[in-house]
Amino acid sequence: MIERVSLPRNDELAGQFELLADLMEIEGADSFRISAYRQAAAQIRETSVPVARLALEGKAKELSGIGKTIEAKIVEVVNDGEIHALTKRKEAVPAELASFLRLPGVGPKTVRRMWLDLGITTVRALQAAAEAGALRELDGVGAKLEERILEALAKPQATEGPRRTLLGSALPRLNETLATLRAHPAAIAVDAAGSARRGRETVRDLDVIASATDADALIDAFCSLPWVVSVEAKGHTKATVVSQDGLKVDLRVVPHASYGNLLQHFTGSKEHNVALREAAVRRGLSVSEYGVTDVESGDVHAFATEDEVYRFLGYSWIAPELRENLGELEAARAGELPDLVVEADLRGDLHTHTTWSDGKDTLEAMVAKAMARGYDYYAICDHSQRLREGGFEGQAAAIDALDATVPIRLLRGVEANIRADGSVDVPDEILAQLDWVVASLHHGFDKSPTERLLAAMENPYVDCIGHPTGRKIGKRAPADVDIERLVEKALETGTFLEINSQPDRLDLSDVHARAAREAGLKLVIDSDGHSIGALDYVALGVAQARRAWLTKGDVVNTHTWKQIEALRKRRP
DNA sequence: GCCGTTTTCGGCCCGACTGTTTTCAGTCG
Repeated sequence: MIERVSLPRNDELAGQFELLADLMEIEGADSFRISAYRQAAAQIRETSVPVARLALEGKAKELSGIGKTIEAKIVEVVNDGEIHALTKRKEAVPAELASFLRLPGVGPKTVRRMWLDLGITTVRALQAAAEAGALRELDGVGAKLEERILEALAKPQATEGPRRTLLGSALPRLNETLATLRAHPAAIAVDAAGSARRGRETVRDLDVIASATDADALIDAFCSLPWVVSVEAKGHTKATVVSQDGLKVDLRVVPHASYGNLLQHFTGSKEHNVALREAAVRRGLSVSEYGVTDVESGDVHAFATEDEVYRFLGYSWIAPELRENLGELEAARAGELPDLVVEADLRGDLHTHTTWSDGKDTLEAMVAKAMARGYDYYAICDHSQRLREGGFEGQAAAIDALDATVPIRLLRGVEANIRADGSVDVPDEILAQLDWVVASLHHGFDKSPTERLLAAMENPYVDCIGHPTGRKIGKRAPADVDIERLVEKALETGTFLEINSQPDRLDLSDVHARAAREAGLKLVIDSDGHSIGALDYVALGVAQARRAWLTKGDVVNTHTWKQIEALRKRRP
């Protein structure tokens, strides 16, 4: 056996189980085993500590969806690099077939026929067959699906899975759609659902639900919204459309009496709903988007609000951000759900920029916006190396002058770089004169990021670590930071960690933030705003904090500035 | 494969829409 120097990361483990599930599904294996592997993969992705290490300690079994067999398979990855069953399966089923599943309208049964009836095993061969009109010869495939496949293959990365859009990019379209549909005469109620309502950092599509006096009229109006470029599906209760930028939007309409059931169903997540329904089935109840049916008597209980749905099933209402089947159902049954932080709890922003460095708006404009948001305090943290003429002294004078004229407390801050040796690039004499110090990694993400962050936290003036993993969603993977050690050191030194609210950062992530909270660490929710509009991004950070089960008390900047001064590390 | 507020064995969520069909399988969420 080969000893691996480093443990496989959770996304690598999850990817292997997902590929194994895909190949088994194409092979036609037992569907419950397949979903067990998918369930395990999802659990591994949602776990903040290395599951490989848990498996070595025999503790991975404690995670829901992971039993003795899957734990043993994880150990196989540690020892040999790959799940043995996956290695074997790849010999039987060409692995490239799994990518066919990403094509629209193509599922395991169709892939199996492409493979066995036509001998297609590569994307290239699939494209050639489609172009030659050979696919339509298959059972269950017609000219229309063949055309759809060709169209999809013409796009780059067609077989690399659905493109996910940043929540921050998708929200404007969602809000615009809600406003238009709410104004329609046939509309009774219109709401967002799906992953956007749950506040996930990225969304694959947008979900809108409604009740209406005339469902067809509302669906017609939805399908003819100005930004709609194609209608993928349209019936009497639902429709799917695609926007210019390729974003799919679903609308679903039900009678108002079951509006609560629909909102609950369509908000998901799938995992949450499956667990909810399985628990209901054990008590003789069948849950669907139309109501809760008592199987024995046949009585259907429809509810106009979500709150009634959850209460009828024996739970307290569960905030959408928590609905991932990660313990929220058990907590709701026991009445032990946390009272989650809300945006209005924030009293200030502790990481912002101005035109003194790379910001787009002036100090005065940013502060005016901060006051409009109702903040009590506001920290200006321009980049240390990029301060324009006048440097720290010049900016300090400008901040102090403005501070004297406004009711809000202005804080002199900095976002310092963490160097290769873990030191920060601003001398202590200057840091000592500042009210608030953020330290961040900006380059060399692959050069001992954990050690550098730990060293920076030892600096007595560093109050908070900015965007701890340095990830850019969809562009740059998170640096290989050991979050457990980071949290441990943060608690030991009195340093805070940030939830950076930039739409493509959201760093710490929900999973990491939850682990930090469970360890007892308080987090700062910052905008890292470089323009006045960007100060509103904290809504995204708050959504991640809620997904991480954070209460008001868990968030540093829900406290007064005086309280924060008492909470943070002692200065020399 | 996993899992347990009647179960350690025998279950494992529910419904809509499309395309290719003459009553439904496959896909999707």
